[in-house]
Amino acid sequence: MAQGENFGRGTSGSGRMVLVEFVSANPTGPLSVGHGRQAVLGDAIAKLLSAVGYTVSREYYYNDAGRQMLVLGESVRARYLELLDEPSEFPEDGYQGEYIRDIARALVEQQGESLKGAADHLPFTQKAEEVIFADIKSTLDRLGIRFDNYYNEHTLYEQGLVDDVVTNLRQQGLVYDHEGAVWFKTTEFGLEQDRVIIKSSGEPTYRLPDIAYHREKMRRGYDWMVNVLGSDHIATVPDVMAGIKALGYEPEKVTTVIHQFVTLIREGQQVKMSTRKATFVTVDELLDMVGVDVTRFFFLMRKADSQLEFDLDLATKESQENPVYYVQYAHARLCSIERQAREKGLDPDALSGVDYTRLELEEELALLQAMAGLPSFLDGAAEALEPHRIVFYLQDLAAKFHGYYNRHRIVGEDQELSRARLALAGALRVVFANGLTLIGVSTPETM
RNA sequence: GCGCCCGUAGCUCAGCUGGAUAGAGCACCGGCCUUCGAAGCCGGGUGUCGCAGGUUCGAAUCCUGCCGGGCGCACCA
Repeated sequence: MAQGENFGRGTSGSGRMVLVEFVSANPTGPLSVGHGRQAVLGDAIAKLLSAVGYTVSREYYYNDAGRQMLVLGESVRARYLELLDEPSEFPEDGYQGEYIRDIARALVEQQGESLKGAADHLPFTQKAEEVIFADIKSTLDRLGIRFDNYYNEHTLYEQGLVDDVVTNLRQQGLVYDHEGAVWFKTTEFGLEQDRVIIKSSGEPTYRLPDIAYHREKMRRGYDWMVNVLGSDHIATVPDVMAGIKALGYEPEKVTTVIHQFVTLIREGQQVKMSTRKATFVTVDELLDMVGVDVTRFFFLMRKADSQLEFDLDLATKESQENPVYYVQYAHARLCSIERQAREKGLDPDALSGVDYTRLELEEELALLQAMAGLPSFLDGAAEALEPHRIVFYLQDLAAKFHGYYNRHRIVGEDQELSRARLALAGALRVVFANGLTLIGVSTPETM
């Protein structure tokens, strides 16, 4: 207990440098529920690694050029022209969300009709990126997530690092030209087929800058790199790892955490999510409905490998029943006990002379044992990159405590016993506070 | 067709680097507020751990095959 907020913090990381890359959504639209899961998962992993002694950096990698952004810009342009009653052609695979209209409206207000004859999509794309990135960052902010670095793919091109990768690979004979495109011999690394890294149009595919980016991570000297990705990006991993290996670095230093999709249930129906369609639910909407604590807790209640079913009706309507309150209530209850003790003249923080041998009940020993196991428990969770274990640990500890509380008085007639139990309660309060903080959930003193 | 993930109680899921009678929440039924917070506690489960083989003293856990669901298999990211 004397360790206070430091209790439970392991040392297995021993100061090693680890980079956690997550979210990495390109600014084409607001964060959807799927991104939300990744954001919360990545952030919890970062917090967990930090808690066991790693020096952690969080990074958001994005690309604000390329085809996606072109389509985005053209989508805005079409809406802009619509607002001006000009003839327009909405891209076939354009972004249909209402936010595109909002951006177009803003452009009309700020620029009037001056962009009517714009030569290209750039002014539209730029405005869209500005607005959308601000939105994404505000959503992340609401979730309590901060990044240490936003890495723009542009940087790689500006510094010639992309070309350099091609040159390097070509010198090693790992690259060849075929049908106007440049191919990387991924089959040399045991993969099924070779992959195009530069299209016949001269543009690189995502693989090339991705490889260059990972080489930069390697060069920056991290001991460990964790990438959090959605299951739809799973196919990119082997190619990038092959690239890293080809360039002389150790792919073993990279661990990829793949999380499965979030299935949304609304009014008993499954909601299919698509960034381009207007049907997806945003993280902002989720936060409006259930709040940060419930959102974070819910996203961490399942291991990354499992698909996560998020029943919006249940989450909104029955939020009182949500397990997050069960754990928070344990914390609030412990705070309340300490308040009561102070009113009766007992100082919960005065630990000297406490006779711990008075804690002899089976339940008390079980609580002590559970708390004592926290450091090694966290080491295990960190090593496995599985923050959901913390959620289960807290629920379990809360159940133990609530049961104990209902059967036995903490502050009672016997002063010695009361002091010993208060010390136990204080330790529990600290463990709940630290655990909840670790998953980014608040620690209310009253509810 | 190939690769990865999942398949455990009515529902949503833990447990899976092998170990004793397989757990939680929700839902359902019945109890508990004159003493530290009832957002709580106590009691109530006949589960083919998807199926079939295999390894082992021992398998929900490891291996193989099959079935069912998800995600991939681009000169999109």
